[in-house]
Amino acid sequence: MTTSYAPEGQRRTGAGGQAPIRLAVLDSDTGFLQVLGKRLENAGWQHRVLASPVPLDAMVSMRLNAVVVDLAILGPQAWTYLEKLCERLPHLGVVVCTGQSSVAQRVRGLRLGADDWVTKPCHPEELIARVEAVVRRRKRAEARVDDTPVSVGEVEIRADQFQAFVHGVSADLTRREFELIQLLADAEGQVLPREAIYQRVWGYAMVHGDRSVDVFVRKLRQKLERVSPDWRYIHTHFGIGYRFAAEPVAEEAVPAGEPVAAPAPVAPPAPEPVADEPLAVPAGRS
Amino acid sequence: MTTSYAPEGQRRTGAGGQAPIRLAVLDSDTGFLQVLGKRLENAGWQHRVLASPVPLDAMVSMRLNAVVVDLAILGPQAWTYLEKLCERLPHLGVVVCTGQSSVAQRVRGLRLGADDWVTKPCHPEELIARVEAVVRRRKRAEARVDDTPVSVGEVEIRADQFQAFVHGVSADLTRREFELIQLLADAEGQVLPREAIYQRVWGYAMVHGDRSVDVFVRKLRQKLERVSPDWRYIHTHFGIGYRFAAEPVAEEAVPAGEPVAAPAPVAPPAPEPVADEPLAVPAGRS
DNA sequence: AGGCCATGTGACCAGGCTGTTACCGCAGGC
DNA sequence: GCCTGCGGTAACAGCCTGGTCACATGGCCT
Repeated sequence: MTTSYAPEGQRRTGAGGQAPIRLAVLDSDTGFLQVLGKRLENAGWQHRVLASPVPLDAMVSMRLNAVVVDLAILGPQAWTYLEKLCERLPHLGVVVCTGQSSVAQRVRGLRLGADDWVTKPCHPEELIARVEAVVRRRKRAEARVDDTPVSVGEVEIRADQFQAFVHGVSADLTRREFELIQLLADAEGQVLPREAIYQRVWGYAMVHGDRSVDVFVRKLRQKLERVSPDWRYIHTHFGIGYRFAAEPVAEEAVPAGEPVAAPAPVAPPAPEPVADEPLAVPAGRS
Repeated sequence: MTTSYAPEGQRRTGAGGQAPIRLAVLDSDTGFLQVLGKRLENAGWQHRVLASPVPLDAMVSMRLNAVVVDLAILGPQAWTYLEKLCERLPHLGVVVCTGQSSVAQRVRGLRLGADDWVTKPCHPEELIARVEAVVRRRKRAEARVDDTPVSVGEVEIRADQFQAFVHGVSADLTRREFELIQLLADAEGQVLPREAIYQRVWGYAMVHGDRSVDVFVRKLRQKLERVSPDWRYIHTHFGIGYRFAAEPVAEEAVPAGEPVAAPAPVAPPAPEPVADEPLAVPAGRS
């Protein structure tokens, strides 16, 4: 039983990448599986091959987007299994991919809840396109709350609000500013070149000399500092671009500590307004 | 051009009564059409035959569930037309039913947004089953008609009445206005982009520059203010769209006699009745 | 040390976005 | 056929945002 699931890591939706499709293939035709598997790899889909019918409960726990099934491996229970599957997992895209069949059989399969029926032999690319079509349709209709808030330091980025918050207080970002922070926060810890930032936020290539990114970084820093004065989030990398990471404001007076990222968002000490000489205390200047 | 449309009655919500599928067939193969038409009659579907490509706007106004299209009659614009169609009417089920084709063509069609691709000659029953599968997919996700009244602030939205009320007083919303407030209230607290609102209330993609959403928001605001003057419900998010949330009017300059509650912004799910005379509808300007 | 270039910062203005009103076509009811 | 009310478009006004400019600051290289 081969598996190629990636950890359910930080995968959000929006400006960057679509979450990959999670697909299960119920089939035992090794040649077919091999060719198909290769294409699925290329497409970046997470897929799993199952050589025999799997209990429905197991299917549920796989959290699939779609399944490709050859009725042949289901044995005499094929129709029943198909029906239960569609009934139990209404969100699942079901594509039957099986050998020769009659019109009546195909109609029956579709009526039971299958979304598509492909006759073998078939071209893997077409099969993939059909699965894609099924999933696309399903997602479009769903289009629901797939917005999981992302938190970095004190800042919480809520895609459903198009806004960033600190302790529930809005940072009052404009649309562009939000797109920028979203991009940066999604790549937390990575240094993003200016050109890449521009490309993904503005949508087209940056012309040499354009300072828009810098200006918006400044606006963002300003607004973030207003709501979260004891942390620095956007760090400049000279000649390259910017990196997003929550780092407490610390002057060089704390030599024992860790210079970089404090993963545990420890509540910083009370913001002590600095008089004139920033030496010992984290400055909470404004 | 044969037509068998029934009046656009209020057939939605109907407990039990399944609305018939509205289908358009773009084809000119008379034999095929005849056989298919007969089966569609039997199935009780509303269908219309179009022998040549129809402007997209016309398609929009037909309020279809699905369309069966033979690429052959679209001429050289076939791919473009298909793409635009899928783009403009994302909820429309699109089944290509055409003659011999290559894998590459089928993949292209599916990638452009088609939901299924059937090769002629085909059995009409299978075609119908496939259209059904496509439409089923769409409706399943959409079929979330909960008639449970939703309350936000002073406003109660009753799906079974297609109306919103405040202290039992109707806001006198029109159908569109109701659909808008229902959508907004269902997503209470979330910021909904204009495009998404248009998509879900009007049923097709918004063209750039369309101000319908704005105008209807204004009409809604006006009617809501008439029946619930001390609350603001629809909040604009510049460059994005709107958010529905009950927030008390923060009056500060006119302390005549109504000390409005603290400016505490959020009053999320607390249907706190406001202290003033219900029943008496303030005379609004007309 | 000095110069050059990259970046930070504040101000500013045109264009775009939204609120608002008026108007028109159409469909349904009488 | 007339009338009313609804949906949708156009037009205008005002405000906000985005992006540029000019200048200040600071790092890197010779």
